[in-house]
Amino acid sequence: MTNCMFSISDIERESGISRDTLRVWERRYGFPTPSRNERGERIYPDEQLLRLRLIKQLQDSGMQPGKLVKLEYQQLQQLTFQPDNSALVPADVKMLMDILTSGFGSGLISQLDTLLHQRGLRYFLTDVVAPMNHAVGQAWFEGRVGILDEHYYAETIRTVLTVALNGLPPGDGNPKIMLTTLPGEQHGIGLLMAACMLRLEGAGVVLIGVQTPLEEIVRGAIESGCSIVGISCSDYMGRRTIASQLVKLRALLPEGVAIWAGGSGVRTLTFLKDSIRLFNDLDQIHAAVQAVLNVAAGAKYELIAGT
Amino acid sequence: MTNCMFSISDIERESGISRDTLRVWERRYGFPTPSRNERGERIYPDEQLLRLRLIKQLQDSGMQPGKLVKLEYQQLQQLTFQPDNSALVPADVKMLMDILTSGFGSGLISQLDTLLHQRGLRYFLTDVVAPMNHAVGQAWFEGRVGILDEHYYAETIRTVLTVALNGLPPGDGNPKIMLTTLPGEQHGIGLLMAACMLRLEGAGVVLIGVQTPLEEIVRGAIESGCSIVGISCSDYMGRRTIASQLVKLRALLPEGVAIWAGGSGVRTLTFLKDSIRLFNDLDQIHAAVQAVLNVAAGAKYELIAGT
DNA sequence: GGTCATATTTGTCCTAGACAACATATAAAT
DNA sequence: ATTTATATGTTGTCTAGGACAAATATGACC
Repeated sequence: MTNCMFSISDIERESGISRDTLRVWERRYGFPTPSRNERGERIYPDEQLLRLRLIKQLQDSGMQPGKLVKLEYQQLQQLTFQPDNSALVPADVKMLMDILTSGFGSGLISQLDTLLHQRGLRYFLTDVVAPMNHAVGQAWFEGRVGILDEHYYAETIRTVLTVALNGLPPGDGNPKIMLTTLPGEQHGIGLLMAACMLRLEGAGVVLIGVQTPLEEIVRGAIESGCSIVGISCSDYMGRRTIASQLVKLRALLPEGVAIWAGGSGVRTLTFLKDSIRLFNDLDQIHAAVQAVLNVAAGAKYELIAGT
Repeated sequence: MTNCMFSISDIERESGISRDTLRVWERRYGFPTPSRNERGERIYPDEQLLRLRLIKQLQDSGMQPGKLVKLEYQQLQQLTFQPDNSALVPADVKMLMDILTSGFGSGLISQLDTLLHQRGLRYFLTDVVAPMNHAVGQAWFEGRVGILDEHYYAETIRTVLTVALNGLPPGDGNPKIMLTTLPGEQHGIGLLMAACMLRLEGAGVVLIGVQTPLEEIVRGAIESGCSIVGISCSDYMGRRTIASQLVKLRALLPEGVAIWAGGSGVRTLTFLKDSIRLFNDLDQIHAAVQAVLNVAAGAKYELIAGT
């Protein structure tokens, strides 16, 4: 029953590896090894899909595909086991993971709500959501939860954060920041987390959804008078794509508008540090906003003093 | 400034037309007509991107690409003007469109909130959100609003509906329905609308995000004990893809689990009527849920009577 | 008007080659 | 010994033009 075969389009969609790459891997490394249907088209068994997904993940964390494809499935799985930091995982995250793996609808949302009220939004974000995101990603990676569980978790978090964000008192709205993701990037949770943090700092947030074309980002930033554009990057997209798109965006955007980029996708980006502000951490948002406000205040002070 | 050139990947991502199709159109119909960079690769001016987006839309509403590509941009735009039903557009929708086109952050969310409380969720969905979705899509289509405005609208609606859904009292949870979209489908608003309608009927809703692989939908439906799987299809994906995926899903899913499919993407689907319940309208949800409950009650009655 | 057979249209898949961008190894020079 | 230049891999994306089945349109006939 589980032995369905997938076409190359299916594999592209499900693994995130392009057709061209799939064909060139087959040609060069001898993997994957799809059989052919009566029409001579590639058909892949599901076990190869699993292996490809694993390879994609490992590759995104910096390994060379040419070496990965030579390894067996089990060897690949071993690679995924990071230096074990389970000691560092908060008890709450463990509990949430237990709920998640035990099936749907069993009170995940109410547990999250409880934690939110116990800790307050600020520490809920940094101490619960952020580590939990990581734990869920890791668990999927190791095959302990399915894509479905990940989606269910994401949807639940989205609900909780949306409700929380909506209940927050608006600050004075400075600085004004537009939040979105690059074309191709589908993960919106990081955006919501950033929106919450920024609203907590009193900043003005214009939350746009995911996948905004670059020209539209530019137009929006100008029309809405935002002085900062915030971009959230997961590591779902390759570093390559992220970097080239950020560079393009920087070129299109007026100099007066800053770019702030965060998320796991910008972790290893170093070379565009001077033109773009990179965030490895939600906590850095506080300092960054304060810095902007101070500069603005300083400028105003100078203006007054100079008059 | 706006005269940037796009690579074939950019065009694929931004227009939703695959590389292969772009190349084959060029070969067959002589459009698009990209120039080449020093490396011999296609580069497209932005005006061709706009035309391609338009063609994609018209094509999805049933026209032949081979005829569309021969037309000029202005002729294409004329085609988009549907039989004018602006008389049917409620005043509220007109007002919301005005707000949307007048820039960001100017009270769209508060207006929506007001309307929600005036009408109640039920009629807010059918009389405001549904027509507004259509109006926004149409306006984008005709070039009156940008993608950014559409995203901003979508994000705002998502917020309003999420908050509303979360505030709804849980019913008895029958029938239990899992909601998601097919792989490739990114629009989640229809899902939220359906979730609201179903919760209003007292049904149990397991809201999964977008783009769930078929095997995972099956696993989830079984594990969570859902008797119905609800799929929301926008017309962003081609009819082709939608139909083939739905057929695949029907084959994978146990017979006891029904498939309900709704959204503008299933409007013209007819041939799978007997195996899948198709919805053209939010209002049909009420009747469908009642029918399921009656059958269940009838079965129970028969069981009792038979004993 | 409806039903069937034939013709056209259309998207996706194929092969196999090329090349730039990046990473890494090796040699030369300070 | 450390930096700098050069060579060698490695990798993803792009190219061309051909093939074919599934979807759709056209026309003949009842």
